Amino acid sequence: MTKDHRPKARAAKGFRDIGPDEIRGIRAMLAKIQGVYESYGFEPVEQPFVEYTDALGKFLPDQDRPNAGVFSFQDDDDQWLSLRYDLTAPLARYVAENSQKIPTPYRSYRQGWVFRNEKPGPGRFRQFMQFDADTVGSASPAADAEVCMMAADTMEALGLERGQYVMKVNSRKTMDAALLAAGIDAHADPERRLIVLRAMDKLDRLGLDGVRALLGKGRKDESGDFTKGAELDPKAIETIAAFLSARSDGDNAQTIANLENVIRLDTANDGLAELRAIADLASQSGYGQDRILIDPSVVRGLEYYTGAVFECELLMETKDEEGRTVRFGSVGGGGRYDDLVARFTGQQVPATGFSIGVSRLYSALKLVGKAEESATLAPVVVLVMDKAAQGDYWRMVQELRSNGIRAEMYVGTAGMKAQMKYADKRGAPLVIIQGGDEKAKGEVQIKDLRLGAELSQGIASREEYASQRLAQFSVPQAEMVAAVKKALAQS
RNA sequence: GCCGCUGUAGCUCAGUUGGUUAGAGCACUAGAUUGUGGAUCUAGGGGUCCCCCGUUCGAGCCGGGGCAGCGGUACCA
Repeated sequence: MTKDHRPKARAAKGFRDIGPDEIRGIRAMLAKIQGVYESYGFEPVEQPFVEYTDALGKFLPDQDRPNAGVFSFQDDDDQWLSLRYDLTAPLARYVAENSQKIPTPYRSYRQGWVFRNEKPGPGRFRQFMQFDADTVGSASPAADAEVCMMAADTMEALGLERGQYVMKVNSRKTMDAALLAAGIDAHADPERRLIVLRAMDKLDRLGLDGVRALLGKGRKDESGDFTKGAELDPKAIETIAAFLSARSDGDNAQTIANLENVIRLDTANDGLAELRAIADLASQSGYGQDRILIDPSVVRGLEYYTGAVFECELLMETKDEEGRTVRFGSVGGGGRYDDLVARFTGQQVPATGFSIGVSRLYSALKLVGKAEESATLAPVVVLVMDKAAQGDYWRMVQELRSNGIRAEMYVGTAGMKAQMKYADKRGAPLVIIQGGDEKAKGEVQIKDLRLGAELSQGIASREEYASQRLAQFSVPQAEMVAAVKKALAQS
């Protein structure tokens, strides 16, 4: 291949490779989450990455932009297929397709990669992993409460402490009631509803005044970009602001009373009653407001939620690139989606669920030192000094392995010096050396690379460096395993 | 989509008012060592200066257009 045509070696934009430390850490984390979900009686299910496009939602690709948001493509039969963008829509399809076999309420969990065809940002990728748990077939607030309690338990199983996380709960129904109190009919004016919900969603980032601007005329951000507002009148804006400010941190019942005061409509009681039921179930089960908190500012992604919505927020503080103190923020969310299954069957099947953003949660655990990283020690490397004697080296690694020691024989073709470099780069704690001399004496040399690196710090001259064989010693071959174990235990 | 910043070696970057053969550090390879990584020294390999057009005797540098990357913002089922 000529130089001109060499492809550039790079991962596709928004995609990334994951190395051994993170893989091991994430595996350990996933196992703990799974342990909690299993203990609650949830059942695993695994689904394909690809679904028929129409099964995923209203995203039939249009001719101009067939890939807006989702990755879509056509197969040999001209069927439109898409990569799943979350785990909820495929679950709804699964339940609709298997409704005869599945017991209801059906409680399931699954973990997997999802794909979004949108611009990646810092910490945001086009492929990422979610870990979901859902209860399908129960309209009871008990199902919502259970999901919230399970999420709270999961955070603690992962090592987070009380006060480092909180499960926030709100309801789409109370939000719509607040909109009605502000003079917006959610059904009659869905577009304005979306604008208002989007504005409410930005409370965290912009503060109450920023949200007020977005509810009114609009807002210009630092980059000079102008976001058009919802054009509400001042009274309506204050109604929404009062709704957002209704949270009482110490007392969910007080929050709900405040909301009732803002909404002041008899018809709003559905949402409030559900919130009250969730709050009561949580507190009766021993989950205080420090774990499950009614918070009217939770909005969540907009489309399919129909009732309760949840967000799991981490409260630990961290520094961003500019040194400002920020809270870690959301690591998961969910809510009630009573209409998703009905898209397939025509029959309403109430459902609720919660989704964890795996990578984000993992970063958070790393931040507070609760991630299990590098728990696996690199292997002991047996050098190949004499290619004719490979059988000897092979038996040595087998002996080490059968004694529970991670070990490998060098399988390249390079000389000893390069093999040492390999072992070093590999992070090997020890190398085993047996050349002709040692073999004649029935011995092996064991070299401790980490100790050697430490000792070499003080060496300044070439003579001193070359004259020493730092941190290595000989033992009879029969004692190799015992000596290796001892050396590994020391470091 | 919109706004801003940046494109020079594998990586991080320097490069004067436009002037010969484009540099450094790190990384890599080899030697100093019969069989030794990590300290030190020496040598070496590695370049479409993002692309195209223009200005000029002459462009990494100036002008125009494009592309890519990063950051912010919007959207995010």
